[in-house]
Amino acid sequence: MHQHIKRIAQSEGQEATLKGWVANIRESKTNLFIVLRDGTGFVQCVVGLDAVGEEQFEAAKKLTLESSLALTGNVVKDDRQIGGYELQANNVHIYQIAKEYPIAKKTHGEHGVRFLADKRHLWLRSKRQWAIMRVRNEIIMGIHEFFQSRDFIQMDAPIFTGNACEGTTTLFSTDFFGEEAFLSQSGQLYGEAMAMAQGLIYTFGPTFRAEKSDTPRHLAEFWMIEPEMAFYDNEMNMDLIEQFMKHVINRVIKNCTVELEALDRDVEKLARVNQEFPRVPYTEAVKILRGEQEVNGRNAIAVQEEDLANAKKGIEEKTADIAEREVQIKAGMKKGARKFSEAKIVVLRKEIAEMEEQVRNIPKWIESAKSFEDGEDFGGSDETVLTRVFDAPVMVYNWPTKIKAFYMKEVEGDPHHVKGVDLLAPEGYGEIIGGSERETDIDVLLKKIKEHDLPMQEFEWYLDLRRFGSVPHSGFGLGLERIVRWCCDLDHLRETIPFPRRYGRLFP
RNA sequence: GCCUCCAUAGCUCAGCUGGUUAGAGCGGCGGACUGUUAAUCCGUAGGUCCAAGGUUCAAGUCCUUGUGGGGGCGCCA
Repeated sequence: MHQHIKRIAQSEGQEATLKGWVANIRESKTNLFIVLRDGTGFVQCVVGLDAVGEEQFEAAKKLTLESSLALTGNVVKDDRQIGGYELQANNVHIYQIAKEYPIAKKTHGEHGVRFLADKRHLWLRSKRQWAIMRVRNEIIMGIHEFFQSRDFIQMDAPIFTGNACEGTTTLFSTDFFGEEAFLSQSGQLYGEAMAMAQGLIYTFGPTFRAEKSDTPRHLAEFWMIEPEMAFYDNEMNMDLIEQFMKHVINRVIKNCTVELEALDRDVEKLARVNQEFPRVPYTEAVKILRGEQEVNGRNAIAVQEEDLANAKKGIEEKTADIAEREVQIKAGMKKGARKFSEAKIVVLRKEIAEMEEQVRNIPKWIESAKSFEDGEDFGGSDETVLTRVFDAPVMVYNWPTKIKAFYMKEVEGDPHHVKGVDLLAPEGYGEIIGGSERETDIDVLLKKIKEHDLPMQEFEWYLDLRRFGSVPHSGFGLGLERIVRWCCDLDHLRETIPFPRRYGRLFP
């Protein structure tokens, strides 16, 4: 039985066999240094000429990046190494010498995005992607742990649905034994039925949206978790959302230290989930967004103007830095210093490009925020502008009736607002949860279904839930990938799922 | 659908106001080096500068169109 790198400490001072792939390799006359990865972690292995003999040493010199092999040797503690251990090999078994590996060790830039997406099956091996997938797994475990420990039952909602309740433009159509069927875009209505049977339930399954949305926040296929709770009002719903987020994020912070470090994630910012989540009514959020109301002395518009000024200043400073370095390089430098300076210039140029994007975009965001009209839905940039004045995730509740779904319960005495709630993540990540207290009055539901121009007969079964023991109930839906993106501090959802399916991307 | 930035070696990128044989790092190959951590050093191969047209004595560089991509919106329980 071979040892997993993650558990290598158990073999300290003993002989162990590791099996994996070459993540990096360096060579000197009498030693080969192989950074081995096996999926559970990374460790440096030393293959010495004297230890393995000339034949194996010569064979090992042929190893290329991503070649597969088994190494046997002594596990030695060495604080200089990643993970604190090193394997000193006395036997090398090579499974395969890999062909020239297409993905560079260096990070890829803007033009590499397409290249890496095409090579997703290999890209998954890189340390960054490895870390993201492990955080994703931890989040999934945290979600199940949270609900299961609170007596929730996991239910599987159907993927094929016969009714096009939300209009066919956003649904993928497929053939179901000769009948037109659609791929599910939500399991909520089925979840409500199950909640009337089991009390507390949650769904965890794939969801499909046929929107042609080419943004960092949208996928055509993603995983959604939808709890539904009988006898919960929207206050209890918000309490649950807050406890839930705290539980999941704290579990990631606790169990994914290596992964978060590999991602260069600022864990302190993530740990702000332990603060109380501000709860802001929609009408107040509108005032904050427009800059008419401050939060803790922070003005949303002013924050954006500061960002803009900082970006402009940063571009000037970095441009001057580059110019100075170029003069020095031309004047002549030692080789090591020159290489360092050249590498630094590449980084500076990339940072300038990002800041130039900001300078182009922020004025548009400010304009959108200032001219926001009460009653509209927040756009992507509005969410960013709004959340920047808060440290913790924010819950915005009591939304305009006309922009929300038919099943949300009206606020008592205020038919223009419904008891919906959106959780907006900090650091500009925007909406990750949408939920509500559900309408219980069958007459109100009938009226709303007509107003939304939905096919009444398709909702007959759903209306039965209000005919037979209707109770107050609430629930919410969260996009798994959006939480992964936030936890890992990623620019785009395309990195949050092993094989993303989105507008313009079906392969590999 | 709209706005904006971009396309140079297998990969990441330089290439200034147009000017002679288009450069670097990584990766590949060959060699050097007693322990490296993006190792280092020496050598070497590797290019239809996205495509088509235009301006010019001269185009990787300027203009037009197209194609592809990045970013921001829109669409989006």
